[in-house]
Amino acid sequence: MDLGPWRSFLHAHARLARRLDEDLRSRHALSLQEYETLLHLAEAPERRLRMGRLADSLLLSKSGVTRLVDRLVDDGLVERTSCSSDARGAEASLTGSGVARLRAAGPTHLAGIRDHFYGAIDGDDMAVVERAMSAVASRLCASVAPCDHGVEGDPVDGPVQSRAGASGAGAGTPITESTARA
Amino acid sequence: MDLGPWRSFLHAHARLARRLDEDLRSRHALSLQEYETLLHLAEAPERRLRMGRLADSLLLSKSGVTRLVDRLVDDGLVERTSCSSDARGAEASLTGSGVARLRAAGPTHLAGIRDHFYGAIDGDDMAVVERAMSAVASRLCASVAPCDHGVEGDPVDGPVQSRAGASGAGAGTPITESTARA
DNA sequence: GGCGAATTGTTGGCCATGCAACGACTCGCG
DNA sequence: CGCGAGTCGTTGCATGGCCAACAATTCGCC
Repeated sequence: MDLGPWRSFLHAHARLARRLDEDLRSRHALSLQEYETLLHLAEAPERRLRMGRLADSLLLSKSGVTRLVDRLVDDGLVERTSCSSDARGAEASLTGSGVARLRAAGPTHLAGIRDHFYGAIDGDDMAVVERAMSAVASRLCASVAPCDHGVEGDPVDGPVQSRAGASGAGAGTPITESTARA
Repeated sequence: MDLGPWRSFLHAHARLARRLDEDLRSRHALSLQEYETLLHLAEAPERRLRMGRLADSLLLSKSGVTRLVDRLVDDGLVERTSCSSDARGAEASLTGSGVARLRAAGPTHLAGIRDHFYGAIDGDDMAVVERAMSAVASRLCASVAPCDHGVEGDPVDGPVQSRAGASGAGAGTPITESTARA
């Protein structure tokens, strides 16, 4: 068994994750995990999600999410509200500052991904990479648990830009994609 | 920018790393990081490495390595010796038990990689994946620091099997590769 | 030879995370 | 209705990592 592909996979991930995290931290005071959280919330309908759902999509434990949301609440980027339909549940919902922060950080993050991931991989290879990675992920999902969160084909796309300036953000530009075309 | 490939890459890594770590922990009382450490030591000449070198190759901070090695020393898998040529330096060297433990855990780990990584990716795609991942890693190396540890083409291959049973292991089978053919 | 700068590894303090135990709540069955 | 099983999120504790500060040592330059 030639471990070359495996080792480069590990290496690529380690360096990339570290780099993206650093950039986000130094320029926007957000960890990669925090950024991802804001992003998932932004993409959710009503910009709010149940804690458990968030844990699933972030691939994080429930307690991890509890504390992550704690931090975001302290920073004023997220609000914790109790769920109307289930009194056990809690929801995290993006605040206006959260939207603003995410929109500010987006270009940095996307630029990083573009430069270091898309920029390094030959365009013709991209489809193969996606196929391979999806296969790895879904095989593992299958072998462990139901796992239905979408690596691809997520139905949600967030009514984000419809009224993004709800409490602190500027005009109505979308949060995700589109920004980092520099 | 289509984030599909990027998201599946993240997802694949997260699930895979978690799975391999769990398997190693439950079956051999080793974290993935500890396993990697033993492996790097086993591949090094004399089965010993300077702390800093180890930190580089594990993509870990110096203090992280100090404590990781502490744990391995407590478990008797590694010995800490002072460096003969530089009195500032410390070296970690694999003990007999370390060799034995690594050899015991190898098949589990390799089987995991084979099942979940190689098994999921089409053989024809493997070369592309490797090319893509190497490109990502090396571009990041270039943009940040010299970074000369080999994603590919590492010259060391460890005189491991020559006298592997030095203090606690069985006969002379090699530690790396070859084992998990089940 | 000797002093200042650089390098090496360790330590203390902190942060992020997982697991197990828990309390609060919901649901279904009697 | 009322109770037991299941679900949801939080909390205590342990783990493992990083950064900054530090001590020990080496190296370069005078």
